[in-house]
Amino acid sequence: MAYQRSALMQERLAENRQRILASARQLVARGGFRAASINAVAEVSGLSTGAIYRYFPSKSALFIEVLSSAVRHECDILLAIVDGDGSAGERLRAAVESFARRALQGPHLAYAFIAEPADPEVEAARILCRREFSDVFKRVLRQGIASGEFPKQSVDVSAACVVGAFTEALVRPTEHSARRRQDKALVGAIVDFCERAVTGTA
Amino acid sequence: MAYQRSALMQERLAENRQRILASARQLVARGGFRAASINAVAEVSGLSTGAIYRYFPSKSALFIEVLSSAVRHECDILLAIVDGDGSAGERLRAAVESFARRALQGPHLAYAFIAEPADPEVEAARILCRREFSDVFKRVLRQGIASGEFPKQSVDVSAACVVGAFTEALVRPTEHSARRRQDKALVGAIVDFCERAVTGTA
Amino acid sequence: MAYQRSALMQERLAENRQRILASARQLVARGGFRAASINAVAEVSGLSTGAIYRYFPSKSALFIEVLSSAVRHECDILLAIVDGDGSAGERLRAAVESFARRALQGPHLAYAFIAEPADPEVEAARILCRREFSDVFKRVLRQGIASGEFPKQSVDVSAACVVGAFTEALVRPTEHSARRRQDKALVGAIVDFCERAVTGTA
Amino acid sequence: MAYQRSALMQERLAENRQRILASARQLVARGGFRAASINAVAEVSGLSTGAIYRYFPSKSALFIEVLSSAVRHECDILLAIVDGDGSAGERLRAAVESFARRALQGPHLAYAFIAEPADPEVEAARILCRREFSDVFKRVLRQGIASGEFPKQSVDVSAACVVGAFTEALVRPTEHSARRRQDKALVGAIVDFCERAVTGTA
DNA sequence: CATGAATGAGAATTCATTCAT
DNA sequence: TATGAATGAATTCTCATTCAT
Repeated sequence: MAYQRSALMQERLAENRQRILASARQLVARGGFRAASINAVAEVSGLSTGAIYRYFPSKSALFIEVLSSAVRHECDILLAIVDGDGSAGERLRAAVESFARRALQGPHLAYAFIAEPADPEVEAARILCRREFSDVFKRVLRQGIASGEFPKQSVDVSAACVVGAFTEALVRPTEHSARRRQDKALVGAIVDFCERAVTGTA
Repeated sequence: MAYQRSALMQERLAENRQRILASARQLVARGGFRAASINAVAEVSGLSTGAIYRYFPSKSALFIEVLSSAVRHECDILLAIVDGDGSAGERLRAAVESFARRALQGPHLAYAFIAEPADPEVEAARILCRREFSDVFKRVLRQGIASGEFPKQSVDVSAACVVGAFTEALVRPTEHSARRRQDKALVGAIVDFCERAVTGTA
Repeated sequence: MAYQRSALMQERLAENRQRILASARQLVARGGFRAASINAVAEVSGLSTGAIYRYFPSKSALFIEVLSSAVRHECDILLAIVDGDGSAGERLRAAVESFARRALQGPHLAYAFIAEPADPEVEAARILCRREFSDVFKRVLRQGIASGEFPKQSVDVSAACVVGAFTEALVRPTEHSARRRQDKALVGAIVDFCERAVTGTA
Repeated sequence: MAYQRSALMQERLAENRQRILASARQLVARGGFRAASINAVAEVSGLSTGAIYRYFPSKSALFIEVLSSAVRHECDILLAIVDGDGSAGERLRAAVESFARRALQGPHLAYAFIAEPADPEVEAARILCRREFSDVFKRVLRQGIASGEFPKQSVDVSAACVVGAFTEALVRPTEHSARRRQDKALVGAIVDFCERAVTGTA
């Protein structure tokens, strides 16, 4: 009986933890870090402020995890594409397109990835996250250069540039109007840009 | 006499205004938006907190102007390059290089340009600023496409991508070590990336 | 069987109660009242926070008992000395010396005895504890005065003064350096002081 | 005109600072450190919470000043007595009596002097304060020993003991009943105790 | 009975903005 | 007009106590 209770409890604990993370992510996505106070996170997640501190030792720690888990999830998807089939150019295009499509659905989270944070601790985490992102692109860049498909270039710089390019192009004033058409064209243009930048061919 | 005093006054008012803007810019560049409280701005500019509110109706308004005036200054420099002599590709390279060199000397201001602001009002301004930046690059892109030097592409998207690419590549953990050599290589790699991206040639 | 289980139960209950008291005492001795939160007590005693409230109705009640049991233990030792053999002066010296030696080994508990408590309830208990302490010394004072060994004096006041004198002299910034020598001299000086104070002879 | 305004302002600032200190002292005296929250200090002193932080950088800093200013004031009075006329014994008696009389009028402040503080910073200050107190008594002890009026003894220890003795004797459950008579007797007994302790004569 | 997750009031501290002088 | 002291709401974090399991 004690065991079962424990199992149920653990499930609920894990659920609460996820709910807190989801609430924090949601708040950041909607209103930026400013809108994501501990009180707001508590309210959205249906817990008390004190409960948040049972799951995370500080506000910084919570948002570091929000950031890094979002990035990890994104990176996993991109890695599967980048390590998949096709030429280096095809895989690069697919990865950029995949990222861009998702970013357009939750546009404000892209902000958070490049936002100046309130706290030096979060700042450090943010830089690591950006690096993780560009690491994914370094893989395909290296492969493309090795196979002669891409011209010689600084892998580090090009990877950062690629990340910066589509990030910037995706950041827009939050217009909640219908924009499917434009979105498709936007994604296409971004993908083209990145391919040209990396391959050096139109 | 009343007229002269008024003239002197106006001069001093304009001077104060500039001093406030410069102080705010300096504080943001050194410590980010967090370090730029109204009190800090007042202290650095040698005025009182109350005086700040004579010149700017709110903190948001002040930082909106800090942002836009910094961007305007940068844009003026870039415009001179972009509207100067040489092929479209040469001018694009020169503009990117010029921006990158300056950014590497005061690296933290680059953060501010892409920083998540405290206030929705500033947020809106920030997006306009980014647009102003990319407007400069749109000019040279249009010219290059018109002359057949660049392949057909979305001018809007490519301009944003170029801005994002070098911005991201320039943002690094503030390493205060000697890095002249690396800086030169970094700028070169960025410029190459952007040229390839836009011209489609290695 | 029900009886036996009950007996075993009662034993375990008593054991838990003692463990809680010991844990609380330990925490106060090491880090003061600040460090002695209910959660910390629960952790050290190997019980849950809720369990603490099975044995003590409130935090105040727990620490009141910590205080009074520590004092009772100390008083028992002192009483054995005070009611032992020798002249009143010898017994007073022995009691003071005994207390001082023990206090120097666990110096922080002396703080707790004179510490300002978090709670008026504990405050009241603390005063009673001090009174209990001085009651021990009143015994030997009365005896010494009756036998003519000590001059006439207010037994109440002198007892309190004696307690205060050695308490104060024993409270020092926690220097963890070797100090055996100094300790011996310190104890000697304290004992001398108290003897002079009570006997009126050098 | 600017000068006069400044003068008035400075006066008011100094007044506020004193009011804050007085409010904090009052709150500690009445209800201990626990009752002296920043909000309470603000309310009693008729200022806002934020205003407190214009005068003191932190709660700790405020209470360190409360403590040390109270001690300094007390020490000044005692020093005047100790460095005055009369034999060493007479001056010691006078100093103890003077302290005791005042302490009996604001009995809880004596607690604060020996209270375990919330903050390590305040703790450090408290220890220094106690030392300052006993330093005053060291003076008269040294003089008395040098002149042969007092027997040889550890000046450090005896001074601490004297402070501890009267401090302890003065600490009582806060009985707000009339007690003038008892007070007089109490002070007398304390003074006698200390004299005997130091002189070794009844 | 035991557990320990949850509560929520309360603490210290910050800072954009106002307004008496 | 300039000053800068004062405001007070908001923020992060703590911890004694409760209660569903």
